[in-house]
Amino acid sequence: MSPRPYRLGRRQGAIEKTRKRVLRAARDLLAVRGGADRFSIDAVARRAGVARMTVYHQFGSRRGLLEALFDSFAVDGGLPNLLAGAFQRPDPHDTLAGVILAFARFWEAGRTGIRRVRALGVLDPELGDALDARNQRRREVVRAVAKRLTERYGRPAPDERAQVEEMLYTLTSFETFDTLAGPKRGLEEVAPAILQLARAATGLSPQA
Amino acid sequence: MSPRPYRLGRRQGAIEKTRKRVLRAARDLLAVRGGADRFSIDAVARRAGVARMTVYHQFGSRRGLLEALFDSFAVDGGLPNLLAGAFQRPDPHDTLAGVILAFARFWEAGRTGIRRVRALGVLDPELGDALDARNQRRREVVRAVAKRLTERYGRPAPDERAQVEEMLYTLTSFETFDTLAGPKRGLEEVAPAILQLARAATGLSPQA
DNA sequence: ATTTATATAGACAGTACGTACAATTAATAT
DNA sequence: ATATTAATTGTACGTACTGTCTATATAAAT
Repeated sequence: MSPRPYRLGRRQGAIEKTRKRVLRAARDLLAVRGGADRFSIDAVARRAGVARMTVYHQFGSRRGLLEALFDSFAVDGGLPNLLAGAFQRPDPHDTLAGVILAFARFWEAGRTGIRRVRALGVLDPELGDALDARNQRRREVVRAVAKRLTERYGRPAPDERAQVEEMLYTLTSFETFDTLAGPKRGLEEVAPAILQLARAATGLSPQA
Repeated sequence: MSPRPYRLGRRQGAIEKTRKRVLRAARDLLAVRGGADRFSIDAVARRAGVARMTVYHQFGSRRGLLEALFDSFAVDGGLPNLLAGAFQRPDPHDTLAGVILAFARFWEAGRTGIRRVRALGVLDPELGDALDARNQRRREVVRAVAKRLTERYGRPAPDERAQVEEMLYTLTSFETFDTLAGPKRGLEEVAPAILQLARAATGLSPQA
């Protein structure tokens, strides 16, 4: 009756491989124009060379697949390293610039896919909640930046830090990046623009 | 063989009435949480008390219905009047403030619905194109504002006007408003913030 | 050799879109 | 008054997708 213990061992590697193949297929499918329409479990599975049931087996549902896809953007973007580097800078303004650049890199790398997954999140509230939860990490990053900035340059307004945090949260969002970039501009133009907006909006500058 | 002439006459009123009932139902359906999922032609028709075929008859397709819905937001928002008022102000900065406020009112009035229709536009490229075409009006408005601003306060940089236009186009977008507003803030807080960002980003101020 | 878990294949119910065709109804033209 | 036109409706069909269920094959772990 009691199940015999079973560790996946070598099988783990094979599982990871199929998961990655599926995620890659999902990513490619979502990247082409009109791909979001054709984004069915069936299409993803076919493109990955895998049975439809395997996708359900690995990701549970369409939603689960999309969540995993979103996470894969984060992993591939190397976001944690970039952020860690930014927080090693002693000057809060350098940290701010580094954080903005890090997120900009992240957004740009997966731009089309992220835009579509987020659109799906707008339509499916449960997926939206799942994506929002992932945004909490960004919230915490931004909170830390706001803390550094206001400790160094802030005036004794009680809620200043919260306001700075809120503004930075907005400015580092995917939507801000995506909108600013539009159809033509890239990272090199957008990141400085966001930084400029952040400095202007927070009103905290070295010479203040 | 040649068809007898036929004017709709009194029937036009009845047609408008059904169209409005359908659009109203579509709007209501899209407004509730998770409504975008249940947004089927069938559901809209049922809620409007109309046959499914009538919706197809009047709007052609799901896409046509969504385009008409988006347009109905614009009509109900009274956007043209607000914009006309803004352009009557002699000072370009008052015009800028008025335009930003006008769009903010517009976005806020239909916020949830607009967000979802736009999300659908991200997924369906043809709907997206149709919505982008409607954004062209905003582009022209913003271009006129940029013209006034740079003529009055601009420096002799050749592409300054285009840059100002681009930035204002971004800042007056729905995405900017929606992101800045987040789950808590409303018009009264967001419009001034956008104005502040616009002034900071364009670098054009009365005392410059 | 046996057990376990992954991968696969096929079938099913439920839902939706878009189209086709016919029938009904009410206003318009003659 | 009669014929015509267009809106509205009802029904049915083909296609496609989701999610679930069941059974089987395969390969690794015990």
